Amino acid sequence: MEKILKEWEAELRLNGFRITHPFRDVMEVIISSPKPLSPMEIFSKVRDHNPQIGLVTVYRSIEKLEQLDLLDHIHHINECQTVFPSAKAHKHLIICEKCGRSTYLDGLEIESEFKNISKEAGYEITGHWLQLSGLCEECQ
Amino acid sequence: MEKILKEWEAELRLNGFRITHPFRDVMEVIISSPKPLSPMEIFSKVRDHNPQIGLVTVYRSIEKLEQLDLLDHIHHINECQTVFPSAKAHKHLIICEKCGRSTYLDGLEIESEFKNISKEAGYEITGHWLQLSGLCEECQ
DNA sequence: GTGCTTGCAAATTCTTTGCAACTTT
DNA sequence: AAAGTTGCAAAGAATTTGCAAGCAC
Repeated sequence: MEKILKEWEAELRLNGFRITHPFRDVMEVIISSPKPLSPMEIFSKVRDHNPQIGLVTVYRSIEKLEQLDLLDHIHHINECQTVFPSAKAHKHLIICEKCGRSTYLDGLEIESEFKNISKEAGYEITGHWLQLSGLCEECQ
Repeated sequence: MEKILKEWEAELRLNGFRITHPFRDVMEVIISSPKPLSPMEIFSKVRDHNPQIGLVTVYRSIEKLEQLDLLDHIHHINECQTVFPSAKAHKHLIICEKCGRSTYLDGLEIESEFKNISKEAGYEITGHWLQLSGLCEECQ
């Protein structure tokens, strides 16, 4: 978590953003969460040890991190505003449907199959979006 | 489109819902659209030939159709409130990233590969969610 | 010191709810 | 006639914007 935080801060500084205390608090909460969080969830976690934080700051922090592709928006049934540190390479997310714990998986190679099927439908594929759901070790 | 409309109406009646004019207008707009629509888009299309429709009716119509699984919620970058007639079987959607035209694809068999990869991460897979994006024939 | 960032308050936007009048069955 | 449905208006949520004060560089 310290490692990712350092990376994020470096990237932010490179792009002219400033690292303030409230902003760092938001980043720490996001990075140390095992599951995607909504703006309100982030707000409430940050407030636990920084009571004067404003919800607006959470929204604006998310906005900056998204601009630099450091965050992914995670879509789930009835929940499409949660964020999670982004996958660097081409990975896919698996979410525990009970507790929300999430991880990026590596090694799924499915592109070639997509291409064939899509051609039949007349589409030229440019990207895909795959998310798995299941039960994590603890919840099984 | 007439065929789907008839199916929907039958299913609705079976479940005690009533088919009113405004409700049918909403269904027709959804069914005849080549791309997923947001509540506001549906509202504005219906209003073109039925100026007294209320936006609330659109929301409530969507709610009923969703209850019967006749509609899918389609998630897209920056847009997760659009709806599209649902796939009957186990299909996956492809969305044109330029014009939004969407189609369900058949024949993607990828479950087995998911299972292996996920086991390595300690997850037991219960479902997945896959969406392709690309360019439709016209937009290529 | 300069200029980005914060938090408040207010404004917007999106969605839901209460209710009397109206339709469908 | 009974019961679900509509559209209005108002309430609630969620997100964005304006701005003076504060902080990072």
